Amino acid sequence: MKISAQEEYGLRCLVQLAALGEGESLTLPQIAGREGISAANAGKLMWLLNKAGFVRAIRGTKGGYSLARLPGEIYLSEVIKILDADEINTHCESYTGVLDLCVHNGDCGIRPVIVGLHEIVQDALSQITLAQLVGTEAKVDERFHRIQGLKNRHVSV
Amino acid sequence: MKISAQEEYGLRCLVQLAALGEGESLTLPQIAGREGISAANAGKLMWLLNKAGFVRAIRGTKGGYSLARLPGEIYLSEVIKILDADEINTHCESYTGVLDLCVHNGDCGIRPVIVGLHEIVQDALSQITLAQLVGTEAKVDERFHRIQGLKNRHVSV
DNA sequence: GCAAATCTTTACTTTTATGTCAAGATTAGC
DNA sequence: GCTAATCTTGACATAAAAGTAAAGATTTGC
Repeated sequence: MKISAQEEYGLRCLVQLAALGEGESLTLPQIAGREGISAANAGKLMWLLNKAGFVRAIRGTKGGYSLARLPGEIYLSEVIKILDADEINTHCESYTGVLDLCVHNGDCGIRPVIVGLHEIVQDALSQITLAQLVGTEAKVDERFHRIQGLKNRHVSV
Repeated sequence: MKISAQEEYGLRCLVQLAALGEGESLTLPQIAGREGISAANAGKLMWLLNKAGFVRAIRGTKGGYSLARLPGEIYLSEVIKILDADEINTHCESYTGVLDLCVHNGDCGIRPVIVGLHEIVQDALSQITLAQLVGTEAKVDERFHRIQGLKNRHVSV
């Protein structure tokens, strides 16, 4: 289970925009420079994020990208859903082996686990916004654990 | 965030072995047939799983594969760690863009989320054994939700 | 000890994901 | 309106993952 390059870099670019002040924006070369990727690659990612409505692009001199919504209102669950092309919904069609249809189609023993894991991850991501990813690693780490800590406190059945 | 082909098919092959009775085994063509993949592909996967100690292989006529441990004692967390080549430990080295080292090396705002997600997933997988994946989808689904349900019951902070 | 069945291993091919490029379109400022 | 800066788009190139093939090694049973 891994995070794709598109998810990784796409999210990082968004965090750069989330760190900007009101009215500021970044050009492709600026974003690329701050993330250590090529401007062409940043362009492709921003195109996707623009299409999905996360960012607002302005062309021409003085142009650039900025977030289309407040960083505190953009949840990672939404972002990842776009950047990983909603993978969970094509999972079973992707792993059909040499056949046209998965042999387990209709009654699959591992599907509940795949789907369940995805739900767990989406649930965790739905509690984090871009705004919470701005700052030092230590700070973000603390925020993340506080949020996750809430879920498993006082477990007794 | 997606599951690789190696994880998907590797796990499925293990579940086939977990469903066997005491002393039974399956050959590569049998495993391949039951999972709808080629025997060559099954061979590669079983080789990996054998190397990792999950299965026991016997060569020659009457040979085949069987689990090296009891299905109820093989946790998905261990299996996935092998099948995804322990991805989390190479994450930061994998996404360095056009540079030799990630620009965020040492202080990364999204790393806590990547690592945290991985922990959440591993935690969920560490509560499921191969034995629990044997059976109908409905049955497995029920087991999975019972296990996960336990974690979020009585949350109050 | 020979033959058939089976796993093992390495090299190769194919497919998919990633990343690059170049031409086009839009805007600001002169 | 012209120029420079910028985003947009589709085609292309590269790299990584997935899958295949073939030759080798081991075991059983006759």
